[in-house]
Amino acid sequence: MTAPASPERRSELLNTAAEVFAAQGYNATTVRRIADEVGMLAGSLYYHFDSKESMLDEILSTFLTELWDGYDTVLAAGLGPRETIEALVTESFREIDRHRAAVAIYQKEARHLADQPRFGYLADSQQKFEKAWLGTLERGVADGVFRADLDIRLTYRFVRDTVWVAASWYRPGGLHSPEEIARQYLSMVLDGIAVRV
Amino acid sequence: MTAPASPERRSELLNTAAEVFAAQGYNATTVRRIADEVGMLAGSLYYHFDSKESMLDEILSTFLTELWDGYDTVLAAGLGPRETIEALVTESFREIDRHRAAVAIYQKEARHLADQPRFGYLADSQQKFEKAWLGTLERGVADGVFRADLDIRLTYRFVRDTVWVAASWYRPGGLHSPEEIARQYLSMVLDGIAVRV
Amino acid sequence: MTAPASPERRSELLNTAAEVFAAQGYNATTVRRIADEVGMLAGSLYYHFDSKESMLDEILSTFLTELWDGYDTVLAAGLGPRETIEALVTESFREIDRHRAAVAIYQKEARHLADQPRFGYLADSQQKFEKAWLGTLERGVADGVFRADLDIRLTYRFVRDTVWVAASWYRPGGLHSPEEIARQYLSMVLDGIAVRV
Amino acid sequence: MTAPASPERRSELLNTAAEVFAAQGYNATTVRRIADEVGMLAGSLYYHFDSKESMLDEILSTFLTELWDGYDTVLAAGLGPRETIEALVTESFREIDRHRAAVAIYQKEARHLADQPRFGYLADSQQKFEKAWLGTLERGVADGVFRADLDIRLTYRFVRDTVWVAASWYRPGGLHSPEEIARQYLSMVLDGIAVRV
DNA sequence: GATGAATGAGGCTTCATTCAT
DNA sequence: GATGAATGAAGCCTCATTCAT
Repeated sequence: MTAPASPERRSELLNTAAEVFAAQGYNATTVRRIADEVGMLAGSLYYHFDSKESMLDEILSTFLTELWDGYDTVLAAGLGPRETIEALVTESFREIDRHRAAVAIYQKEARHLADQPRFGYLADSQQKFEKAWLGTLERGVADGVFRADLDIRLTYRFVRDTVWVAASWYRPGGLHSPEEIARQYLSMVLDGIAVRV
Repeated sequence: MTAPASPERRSELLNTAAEVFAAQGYNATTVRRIADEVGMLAGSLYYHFDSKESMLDEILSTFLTELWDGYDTVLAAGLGPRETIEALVTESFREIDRHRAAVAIYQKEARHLADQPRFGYLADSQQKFEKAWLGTLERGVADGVFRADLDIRLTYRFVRDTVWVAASWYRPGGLHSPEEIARQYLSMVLDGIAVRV
Repeated sequence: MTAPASPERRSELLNTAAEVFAAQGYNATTVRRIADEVGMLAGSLYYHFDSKESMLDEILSTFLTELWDGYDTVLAAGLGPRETIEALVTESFREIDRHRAAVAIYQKEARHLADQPRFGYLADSQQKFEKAWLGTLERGVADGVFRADLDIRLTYRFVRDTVWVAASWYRPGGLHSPEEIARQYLSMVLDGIAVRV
Repeated sequence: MTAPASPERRSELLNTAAEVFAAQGYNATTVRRIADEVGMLAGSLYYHFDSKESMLDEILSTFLTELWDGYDTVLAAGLGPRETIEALVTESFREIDRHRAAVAIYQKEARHLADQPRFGYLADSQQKFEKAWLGTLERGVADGVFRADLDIRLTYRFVRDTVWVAASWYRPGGLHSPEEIARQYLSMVLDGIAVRV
């Protein structure tokens, strides 16, 4: 167990760690690299964290907690399927804006981490995630607002991936705000990129 | 120096290596793990390959060579923008079908590998790739077949990601053939998932 | 899991490790020190053993296995209490002769190791040990061959410790053979060091 | 340099330290563990002591000083050999009663500590110790009160070990007083555990 | 007297790689 | 073609110790 160091310092260190994990991959990142980046010695990190893995854990769980705060609010709002998708996509881009590094890490590492008991919550989250999106899409098909001629699981993956891969190129403070990017993505996903005839 | 081992054995070993790299990540994969999988000792792999890195290199370059064979044929065919996109997407899903592991590795590792001189061809390929797709999209906007109200670079990333992330869940021999998946993806990308009113 | 390296080499390495553990204490012994002693690099030990702890484990369990081989033979022989004690003491000094280092380690480390699940067999062995010795002593008191005016548990500890601490000064190949030492110890334990009046 | 802390606090801290050293071994004990036990942070101990080693030093030297106070009084009393042995044994059990932890530490660590200059007094003490006990035993053999048919050095080790290992199981405040334990031990050592025929 | 944060040395372990057989 | 044994560099982590506050 680690001492209850000042929360600001912890965040600072975690942000740096997340940035490096996202850039180089968790395994390829050395503890020393993180320490260099924050200007301390590798061993000193262990005053603040139990292990490299616990940093990763805290980065991912913090992100997921915030994500689900947002998602749950959306899902509880009683919107129609199309509006729900729109709200979820917008919320997702906001999370990418705020937790870009965490999202990137999540995408690279989630699959193999989920096997470890410590990261079991990743698998749980993935299930909840699928339920929320897939359910909304199914409701939309039933309501006649989404196309019924497409394989629904394929559609699910399409929409899901479409949004989250954006974390791999998104840079906060770029040309477009998260909301603007969400608007364009939604327009593409919902209406396609082809001109209507 | 690598001895003149039989090409079939090489392929076999590389396939195994690719599978493990894809599942666990390149850095997290030990040479011993690959050796276990093929039923030999770690040291014995060095009869066939110079290094772990050279296995990765061969996996990625083989894949890219084949990919560009297919792409170049498409690009040389003189098709219209929409037909070109359709052909590229279909070709891409065929490559995913044939080189699933390589594609997954590519997506996880390309970014940080591209910095190393040995993997400079990854950056080259990425540029060629962007030129081909972005050019086709621009031609399509000019021709009035693709929407002009969207940020073209955003569209490019959208289409690109939409196709390649599929490698993360695609399993050869599944329900849908690559061509069928391509058809559905194209339908979504081009026309959207919303019902037209 | 470690490769099934040649048993001779293993024994050689374990003997050296035991010697150093006995001399400096397990915790105070560095893996490098052991490696130096056998003329290899620290990391190379891991080709033969999983960990420093697994060396300790193998040293102790090998010793205990042999010890109980001998003890069980004695206990199954159906001797009277006094003869049983004599045989156990003699057997013990033979074990000290053969496994001096292991015995010394056992005495220094057993108490706190027994808490760890991996070394649970130490606690088991201690119980069997107590049962064998204490039982024999009790039988002897009942039979009237051992004094009844002494606290029996105190007697047990007296005899037990008296024998095993010898490992701390015993050097194989010294003046006295194990059997000769056993004879003298037995004479002291049974008849005392005072001249009879 | 150590500040002039209150002597009571020092003792308190040293007692705790001794207890932990005895239970886990000196090397395996972390300064932090001791600090936890006394309810402060690891760094804070350095207000009271120069180093971990100086705690050990103070524990052992305090114990040895007291031990020799008692021993010297006994040795100066001009008793006969048998009475001297009886008095030394009794005094030893009193020391075990008062300094159980220190005695346990002494037994586990003395051998390898004695090499370091700082702990040279351990070797000195051991020599004085041997001289006192061995001398008394030799006097007893010469006087005809101790058996002459035993190897005298073996007898010395036998008596010495027999007493001091008791520290490994002795718990102050147990069933028997130190004096009672001494009486029983003496009875066994002097007269043996066998019934006389 | 004590805390919080850090240092720096060193420990255990992993792993790509080599090479004699 | 493959094995067994080893190297050497590097990685994660621990811990005694220091010091400004």
